[in-house]
Amino acid sequence: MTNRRDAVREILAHSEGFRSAQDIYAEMRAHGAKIGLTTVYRALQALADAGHIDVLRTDDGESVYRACVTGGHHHHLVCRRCGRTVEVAGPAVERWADAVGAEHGFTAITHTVEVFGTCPSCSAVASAS
Amino acid sequence: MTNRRDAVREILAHSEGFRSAQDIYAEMRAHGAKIGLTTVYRALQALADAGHIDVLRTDDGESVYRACVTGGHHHHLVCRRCGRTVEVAGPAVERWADAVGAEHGFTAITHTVEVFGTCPSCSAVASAS
DNA sequence: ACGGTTTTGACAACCGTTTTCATTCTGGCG
DNA sequence: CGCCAGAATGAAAACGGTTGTCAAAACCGT
Repeated sequence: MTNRRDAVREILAHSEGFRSAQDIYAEMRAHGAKIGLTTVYRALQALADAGHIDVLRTDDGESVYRACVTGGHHHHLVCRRCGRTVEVAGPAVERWADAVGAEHGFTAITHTVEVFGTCPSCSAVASAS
Repeated sequence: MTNRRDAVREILAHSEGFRSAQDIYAEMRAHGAKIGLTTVYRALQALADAGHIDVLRTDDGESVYRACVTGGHHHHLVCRRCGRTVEVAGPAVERWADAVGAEHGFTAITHTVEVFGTCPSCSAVASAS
């Protein structure tokens, strides 16, 4: 079993940035794979539950997924133009978040951090045009 | 035009944490206001465009809105149980985000940071039960 | 090969959001 | 005051992504 699941993981593995479910579905179809949208969603959920991939929501409400190289906790630096993603560690942020939470008496602190920017090649293109 | 817009802003003003559009709509209706869901959405969008309120997406895809006291850039510390929200400034994070972006050659850096935790009163309740 | 279980995928249901469009309000002008 | 143009409103329909349904297909140990 899990052929489909591995197929989905494959796609994510060789992708640079975040991919949407429908995006992945489209690619698999284009590749000739016989798979249903439902199964893609299920595979994605399973992978996310297993902690093998990251999930987050776009500003327009779409879920996007990414296979993370790093095992542990980390954040992303995402190019807002081409979607290229760099994984970054942020000890300073972790500490800050905990400190800020503690300062207000909050416990069990977690946090989400996403950094957006325009990557070198994209800013080159932008300034050239 | 004492817009419904102002009415919506009112609701947000006296709310502690983030409210969803439908939530606000329900409250206005309960309050006896004759207003349509459409108008609530439009008011919310207008306020967001004008920069008077914050918008962000829940993990389950709902948009939530909040009237921000502070004018400038800031982040939120949100109680994951009761939704109480504290606005926090994080110079350290701003600097970190910019630095991390610059380090990878990214320009026009922006970032989103949300800190979640259990607030003092809620953790009291939790441990009491 | 054979039942029982799991996985699959076409399709419909869902849900929050957005658009459409006819109606209502508003404010200026003759 | 009456009228019209433009903006605002809201009910209902459309939309898009996601999730549920359920029958058919694949898989498994026997």
